[in-house]
Amino acid sequence: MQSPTELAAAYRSQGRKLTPQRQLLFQLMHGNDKHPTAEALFAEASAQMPGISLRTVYQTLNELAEMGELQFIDIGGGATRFDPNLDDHHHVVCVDCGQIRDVHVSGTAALKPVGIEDFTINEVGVVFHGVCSTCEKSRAKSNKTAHAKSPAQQAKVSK
Amino acid sequence: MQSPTELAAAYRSQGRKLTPQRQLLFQLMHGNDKHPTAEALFAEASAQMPGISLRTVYQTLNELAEMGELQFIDIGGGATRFDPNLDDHHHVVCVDCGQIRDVHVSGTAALKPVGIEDFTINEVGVVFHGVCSTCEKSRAKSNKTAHAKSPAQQAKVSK
DNA sequence: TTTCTTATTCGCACGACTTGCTAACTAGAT
DNA sequence: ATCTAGTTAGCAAGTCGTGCGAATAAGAAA
Repeated sequence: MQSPTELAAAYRSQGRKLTPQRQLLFQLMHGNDKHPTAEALFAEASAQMPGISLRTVYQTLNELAEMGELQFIDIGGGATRFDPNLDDHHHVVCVDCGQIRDVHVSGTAALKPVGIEDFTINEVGVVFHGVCSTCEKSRAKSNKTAHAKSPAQQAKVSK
Repeated sequence: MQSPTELAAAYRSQGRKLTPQRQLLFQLMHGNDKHPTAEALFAEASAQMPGISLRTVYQTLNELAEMGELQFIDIGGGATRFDPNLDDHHHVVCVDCGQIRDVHVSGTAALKPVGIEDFTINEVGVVFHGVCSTCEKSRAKSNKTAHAKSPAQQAKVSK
């Protein structure tokens, strides 16, 4: 995603208006590598701009996606997450806490799909599923059997 | 996923009961490579067993997933899809019609994630996004500009 | 600066998907 | 045949996201 200043110009050049709400969201998303949900972003935005609407957050995120400034990430777990990182990259998901981390992957060019000659492939996504070091530690402490996950931590396996 | 007969045994050995609803769903899922949604499966099931509940379909799918007999697939687009294929495989999605196809991929072992030394990786998922031959044809016929997609065909890009 | 046009915001209703709850029911053991 | 625990059906409710329309404000024009 471009910087807030660049986005401001891009917006105006498209006949879109530059509102305080949008400017705030530009700031909050720029360089954000947390892959927030709309709700999470709304919470952050509300802290700085009480009264901002969740509806506006969704709307702005959709605009930015349309403009190619960010991506949707759907890896299960309910809400769509947003990623302003436009580099060629992929994701790792902690199946315990649900955090998503950007990761650069080498070797994707060597991937060979078999049996889909009738498809024109445009894009390849790789998702690693694992456990982050923090969760690994808490696993060691607690009982070694599968421990209960809070609903917020639930992550459906996507492949 | 195991055969309906094997599942019957597995269920009983776990103290679960073998109901007609479950048996029907076992049949419908076994060898099913359509990656159906719960609703789609419910529709099929209803044809053979009028009165079966959508709730029961969800419940049985969740059980099978718990037992490791099938996987959830979340690639955006709203509903979760189910995959009884336990082989090591991946998926291709047509961004036009939304169909999902199983695909075997060679070269996944050579994938090298960079910068996630603190993760213990258990699993890697690869998703190819492209256009199937059928949709490619209809694209050629119709106007070459982006054509409208029906809501059912919408597919969010996941990466 | 004031006026005007049009994009935008907000908030509620609604839709899609999924799960919680529970009374009635039934598979399978005794 | 009886009993009991696991199941089912179905509706309510929860979550996530969008449609809609009235009120509002950005930015252009006078």
